[in-house]
Amino acid sequence: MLNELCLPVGMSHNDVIKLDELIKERIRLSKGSALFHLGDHAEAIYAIRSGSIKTQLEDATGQVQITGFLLPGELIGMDGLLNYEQTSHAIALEDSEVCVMRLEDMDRLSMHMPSLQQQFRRLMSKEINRSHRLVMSLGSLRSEQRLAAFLLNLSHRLSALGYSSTDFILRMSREEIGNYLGLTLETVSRLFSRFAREGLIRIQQREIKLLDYQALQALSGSDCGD
Amino acid sequence: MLNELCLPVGMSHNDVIKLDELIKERIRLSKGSALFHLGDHAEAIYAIRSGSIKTQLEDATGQVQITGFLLPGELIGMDGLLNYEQTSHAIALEDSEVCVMRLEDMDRLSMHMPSLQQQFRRLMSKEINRSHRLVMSLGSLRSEQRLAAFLLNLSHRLSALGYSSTDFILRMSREEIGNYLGLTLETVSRLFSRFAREGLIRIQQREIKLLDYQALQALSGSDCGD
DNA sequence: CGCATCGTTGACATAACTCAACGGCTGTGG
DNA sequence: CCACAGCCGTTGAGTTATGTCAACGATGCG
Repeated sequence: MLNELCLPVGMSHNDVIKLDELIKERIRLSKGSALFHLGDHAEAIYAIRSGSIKTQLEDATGQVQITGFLLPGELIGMDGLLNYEQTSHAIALEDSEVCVMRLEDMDRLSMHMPSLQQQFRRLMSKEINRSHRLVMSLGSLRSEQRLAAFLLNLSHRLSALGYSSTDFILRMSREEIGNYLGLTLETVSRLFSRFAREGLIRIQQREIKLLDYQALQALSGSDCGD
Repeated sequence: MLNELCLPVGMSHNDVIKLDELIKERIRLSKGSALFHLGDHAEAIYAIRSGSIKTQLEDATGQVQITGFLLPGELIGMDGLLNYEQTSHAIALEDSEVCVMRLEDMDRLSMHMPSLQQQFRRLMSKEINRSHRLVMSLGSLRSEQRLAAFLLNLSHRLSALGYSSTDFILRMSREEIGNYLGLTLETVSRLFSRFAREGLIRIQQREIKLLDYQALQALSGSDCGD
């Protein structure tokens, strides 16, 4: 059952071994299906083993806001721990697999392993930082800067997983990118076209190639996030 | 040294007693001074005892994004736990006092008290949710909705502290409100004027009175957050 | 192979920004 | 305690980035 792909990128091997003890179950998700919905009882957090998953809030009026596109090694469900009730939906962007880490197992294990809870505290802090950077992007950047930063951020994370940092597939639609970045799908589409015209990227449907990394960094404000 | 005002609102009395053991030190901050700066070593988190504090990110270009206005009972510094280095600035909006909770004390105590770490996990989850709601506000709402939601959120939190939910003082400038909401100070000023003209609020400088709570809720999309 | 979804592009509308001028607090130092 | 300076807030006029509506083309799923 143990598998390094379940583990948050950047963990020491020591911590990996501890976390592996937590993972007793995996869940397969087909494209478009939900790992959990808003309101579900939250009794575990999930590490993506393969695939990709979006998380989205939904308010009383049905308005949706995507808060993240998660890749292998990243964790989902930490926003549900406040009242052990999910506050967002988690939906697979492609066929995916996640590892389940039950809270009760975590609590039991961390009693004897202080480093586990410290590690988990760091991961929750990371999630807070991720969200804060998104706030900064939405609050302070113009559309072209947001999209450039988004592409660089994806590139960075895929690269850390051993994939190409310049050639990858966007697993989400223009509408989903727009929702995430606080833009309309038309604006996203136009920006992709413009970036391509200006030689920054090449794009064909969801296949993207970053041609001028530096120019994208300059555009985004050199803040590629993580 | 023990004081209930240091404690996150909504905690059980039992947990309060535990947390009180953590608080060995308090810090007084005069208006405009910083509790910590970006890059500072993070070895504690802080609970506001009195006053109010803003937290803000700052990117390489000096661009600032305010991510929160914190009130008594609320916690600061959870975003710095990733690498034990602050990722934001925390600046007092008025003369304030905070309680210091050292990480090493927390780790020591929580070893014998599983409920402490569970409690802390919940508080970090709450911070993630807070940030997610801000993302939703910035990504999905129009300016008038953002400001209405902001006022209702403040009202809600002040009310939980025992203050009036309809009459209060804005401790932050128009510019700070605008920065937080992804708007310019002029837009904020115009919206206040318009809300007043329409009978939703009365405002004189930083003194505000909410006259039509329901209309504000309808405007904001009934999402007053927390 | 056909239909539904997704993506592109254009024309137009508008919410929010920018720049500018001015008035009123507030707090400080003489 | 008063006068002044600097900041803060308001308001207006004009601009612009981004949204809206609409038509069409491309993909890929069933």
